Amino acid sequence: MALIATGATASPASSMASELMAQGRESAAVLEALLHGASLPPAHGGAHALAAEILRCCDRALAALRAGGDAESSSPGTKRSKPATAQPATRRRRRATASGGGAAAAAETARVDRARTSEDGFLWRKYGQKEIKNSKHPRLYYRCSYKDDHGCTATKQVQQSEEDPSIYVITYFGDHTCSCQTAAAMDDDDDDDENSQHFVIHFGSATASRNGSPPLLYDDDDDGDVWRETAATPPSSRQSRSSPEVDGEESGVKMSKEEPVDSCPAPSAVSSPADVVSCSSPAMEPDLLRCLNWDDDFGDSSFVDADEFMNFDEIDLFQIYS
DNA sequence: GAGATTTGACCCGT
DNA sequence: ACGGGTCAAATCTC
Repeated sequence: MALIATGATASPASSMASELMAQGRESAAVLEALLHGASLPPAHGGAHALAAEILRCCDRALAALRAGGDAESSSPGTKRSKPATAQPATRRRRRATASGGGAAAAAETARVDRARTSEDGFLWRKYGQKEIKNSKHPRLYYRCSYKDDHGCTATKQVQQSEEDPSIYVITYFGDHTCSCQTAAAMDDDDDDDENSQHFVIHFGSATASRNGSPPLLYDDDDDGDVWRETAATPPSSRQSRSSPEVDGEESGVKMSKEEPVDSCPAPSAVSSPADVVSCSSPAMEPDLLRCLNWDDDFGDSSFVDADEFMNFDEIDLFQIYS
């Protein structure tokens, strides 16, 4: 389907994606009926489940298309030319953990999130960036800022979505064994914990800013989406020294954006085993669509338009899957 | 000077 | 051989 313009046509992946999207559409139809049924309980239990299923289907479809995606393409980014002098032998030590306990090996426990921000309330330190073949955007590598202090093995990879650059595909590896969640995130948790107990990411009030911590509202973009407009500072001047990066090196810059906190709230907390992101405030709903960029992701799909495909107006559920 | 990011190099798996 | 993940020297900002 036209969901993703990757050029994958009639491949097994696209076939699978089609099936998934068909399934998702069925669920959406049920959901729509439910929403128009007037007597939806406040809890939206059924709607939540349906929406989650729809999102899951779509996400898997996306993943399938990506996995089987086109092989043509974009040239790898050009790198700095190799220095004339060879690096000393001391430079390298074996990548002992990379394959064994590292992100790659932990693939089966990876949790994938698609969001408009890579913010999650944890403290991350960027340790690498890599141009990925067939991908327009580099992949950013982060590990827990407390890796050294607490041996926390949590890592994450952030990459801009091909389909919608304003969406970030965030893959988490490992679990946080530290308590490095930011105070702001903690506050957010407290705010409506009752609404999101099992949620990985929860959109609470992103304005929480204790101890001078910036509000958790930024994205990880390197390529200039709307948030980047405020990035007046050079790349390296972004974060304050005393506080480790709050998820994403651009954070210190992005937060200056005047975007209303509620409009596209940042995920403020990520815990390990969950799959759903929730927005509890109905006022956020329209903006959730923007967060998801549903229109952008699926706007040119076979569905006439996003509204016809799915109406999220009454839904206060956001997405993510693992 | 400390601590963070940048980025080419290195290494491993396929 | 290639792609991707990580390392670590260089660099930057405060």
